[in-house]
Amino acid sequence: MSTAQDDLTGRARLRDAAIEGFAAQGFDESLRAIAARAGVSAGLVRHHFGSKENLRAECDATVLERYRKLKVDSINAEPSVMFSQLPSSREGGILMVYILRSVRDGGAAGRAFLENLVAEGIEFSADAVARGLVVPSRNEEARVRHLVRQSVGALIVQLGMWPDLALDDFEGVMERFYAESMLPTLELYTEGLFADRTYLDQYLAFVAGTETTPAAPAEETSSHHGKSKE
Amino acid sequence: MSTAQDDLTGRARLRDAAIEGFAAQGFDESLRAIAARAGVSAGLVRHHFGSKENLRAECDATVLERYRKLKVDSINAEPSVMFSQLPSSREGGILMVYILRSVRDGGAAGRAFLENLVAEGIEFSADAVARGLVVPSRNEEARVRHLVRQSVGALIVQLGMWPDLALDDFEGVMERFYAESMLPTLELYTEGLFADRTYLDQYLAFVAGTETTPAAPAEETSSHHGKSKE
DNA sequence: CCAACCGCTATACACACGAGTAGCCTCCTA
DNA sequence: TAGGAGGCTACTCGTGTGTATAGCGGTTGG
Repeated sequence: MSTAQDDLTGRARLRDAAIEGFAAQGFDESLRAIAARAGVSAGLVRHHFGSKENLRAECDATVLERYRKLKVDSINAEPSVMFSQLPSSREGGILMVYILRSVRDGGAAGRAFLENLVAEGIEFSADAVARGLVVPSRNEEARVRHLVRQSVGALIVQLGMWPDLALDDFEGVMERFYAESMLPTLELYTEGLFADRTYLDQYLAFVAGTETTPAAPAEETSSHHGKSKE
Repeated sequence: MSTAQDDLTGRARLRDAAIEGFAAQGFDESLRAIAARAGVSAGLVRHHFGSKENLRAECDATVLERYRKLKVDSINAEPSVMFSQLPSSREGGILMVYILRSVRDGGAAGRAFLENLVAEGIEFSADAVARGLVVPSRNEEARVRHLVRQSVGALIVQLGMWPDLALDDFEGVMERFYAESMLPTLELYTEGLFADRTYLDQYLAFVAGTETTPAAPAEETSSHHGKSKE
C-alpha cells in the first residue's frame, strides 16, 4: 500500500498534493491551497488526516520512503562523484526540494535524511578508501559529516537564491548548478586548495598539544587509549 | 548616527529588537513580539516604520552596514582559514544568525551578503594565489562562489539542526562547529579527496570536447588551453 | 504660559488560517 | 433494489496576524 500509482483515491492524491505543495511553496502552504491543488475541498484534510501536523508527518514518512526506494533503484549506477546521484524525473525533483526544505527548516525528515546520507557516505567512503580511490582521513565520520553538510547546504543556498524555482524545470536547475559546481568540486577534490601543508600540520600539532581531541570527540582513536595524567 | 549604543530612543531600540527577534525566531516573528521584546507597544512599529516590510528592509540595511563595519574592524586580523573571521561577541552572533536566516530564506540581504562575500573571496583568493599559498584554479570566480556556497550552506544546515540555538551562546556553538569542521576542512584543503587525477582529467577532457564550456561561461580560460598533467 | 508637536499607547477592524460540525452523495453490498 | 457506510462538501468558530485610527502625556519653542 501507499505507493504512488496504485491508488489515486482521495487520501493519496491529497498526500501527494501536499508533498508537491510543501516542496513548491514551503511548509506554510495552507490546507486550502493543498486541497485546491488536489482538486478537493479543504475540510477533507481533516477527515483523512486529523490535523495539518499529521498530514505533514505522513508526507515526511512518504518522502523518506520514496527517497530510499529511489536510491535503491539507482544503486550501482556509477556515482561519478560523491552525493551526486540526483534524480532527473519530476517526482525526483519534488522529493529533493521537499527534503532540502525539510533540512532547511530543521524538520525531522531533514534530520533523518541527513543521517541517512551520512551513513551512506561513511559506507561509500570506507569502500572508496579501501579501493584506493579516496585518500584516508584522520576522522572518517567527521569528514563525511562535513561533506554532507557542505553539499546539502550548498543546494539549500542555491534553492534560496532561486525563489521562482519551477519544479518542472528542476532537472534543468540541477544541471545548471552542477555545471557551475563540477569544476570547482573536482579541482578541490583532486588538487586541494592550499599549496603546502603548514596549516594542517599546525592544526595537528595544536590538537596533539591539547589532551582532549576536539576533532574526534566520541570514539577512541585507535588503540592508544592511555592518556597521560589521569 | 545609527550606531548601536548612542541613541537608545524608541526607533533604534525597536529596530535592534526586531533584528534580535528575527535572528532568534525567524522572520515570521510577529510585530507584537518584537514590540514586547523592545519593551514598547505594538502599534508603535507602524508609526516609526510604515509596515513590517519597511521594518524588515531597515533591519536588512542596518545588519549589512554593521557587518561591513565589523568586517573592516577585524581586517588584518590574520584570517587563519578562508571565511572564518567569525565574530565572538553577542552582537556579532546576532548579526551572523540574521544573515544566515536571510540567505536561507532568499532575502535581499542574504543575496547582498553572499555577493559581498564572493567579492571579498575573489580578492583574497587572488592575493593568496599570487603569494603561492593557494593553488590556482581554472575558474577563480567559480571556485570562490562554490566555496562560499558550501561554507554558508554548511552553517545554515547546522543552524537548522540546532533549533534551540541560544544567541547568547553563539560563540560556543560556533566554536563547537569549528571544532568538528576544522580537521575535515584542513584535510580537504591540503590533501584533497581523490587519490588520483582521473576524475578531474576526464571532466576536463569532456569539457574540452564540447565547444561551449559550461564551467567557464563568460571569460576565456586564459591561454593555456591545451593543458596536460604536470 | 501655552500651544503645537512628537513619541507612545490602547483599541478596533479586516483578513487568513487551522480546527470543527453537519449533512449530501456516491458506491458497494446483500 | 433497498440499505448503509464512507468519501466529500459547505459552513461556522476561535485565534492570531498586519494594518489602521483616536487619543494621552511629556517636551519644546514662541
